[in-house]
Amino acid sequence: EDKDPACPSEPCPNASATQTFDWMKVKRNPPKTAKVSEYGLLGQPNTIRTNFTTKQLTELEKEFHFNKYLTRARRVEIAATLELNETQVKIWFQNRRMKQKKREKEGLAPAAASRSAK
Amino acid sequence: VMILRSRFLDARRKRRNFSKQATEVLNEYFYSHLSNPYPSEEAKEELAKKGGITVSQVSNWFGNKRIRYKKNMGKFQEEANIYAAKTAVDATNVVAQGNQANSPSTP
DNA sequence: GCGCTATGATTGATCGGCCA
DNA sequence: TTGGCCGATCAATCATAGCG
Repeated sequence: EDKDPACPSEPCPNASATQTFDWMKVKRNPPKTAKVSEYGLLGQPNTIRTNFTTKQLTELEKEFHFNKYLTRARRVEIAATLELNETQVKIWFQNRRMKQKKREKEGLAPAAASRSAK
Repeated sequence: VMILRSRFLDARRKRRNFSKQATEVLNEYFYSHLSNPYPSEEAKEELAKKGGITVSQVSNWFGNKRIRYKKNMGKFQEEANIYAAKTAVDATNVVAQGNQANSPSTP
């Protein structure tokens, strides 16, 4: 498991076989979004991607337009209101800011291209 | 939960497969840098220009390519051989070898 | 037309680096 | 030392394109 040769249990008949590089073994730790406490029964800690509801997204979006950055107090408030972790709210804002930046960048590139293009 | 996907707002998701040219350029880079298929921002810009797509699309392409490649390496062997032969430059020993002063890419 | 795979885009969350 | 942010990436999923 720690090592995975491209050709397990046998020498490759063909030397052209592609090898396995480190990036191919990269594994991300599962999300720690779990907060099972409420279910005495272990059930299934949500170790998976959370799906925000339309309502939550609407509120987050509204807040974002009001403020691109959150204060600790505001974050706690929103997290409580939307029933999310503070971390989830924090991450959402970070991702939202990146998305915003990306859009601005894409929105200007075409203009610059047509303008500078001779 | 149905989550009633905003099917209308996802209209921009109307994707268009990339041109043969773009796919060619992307695959050439990917397989000629298989040991480390992580193009720099500058490299992405060049690939985007050559392929006639945006930098974001280049990033998306590499992201999808890397994940899907490692998920099922066998499925890409054939493709790998095709592009491996097409491009002589191999970055395999670039890391293993302490080579110096001959980096083709921009610093 | 139908079903299945290939593929581009989206996004919640992780990783490493930087900084106050 | 600690926590938030940035930039890049991961990984799962969505929805469509393409092919038999």
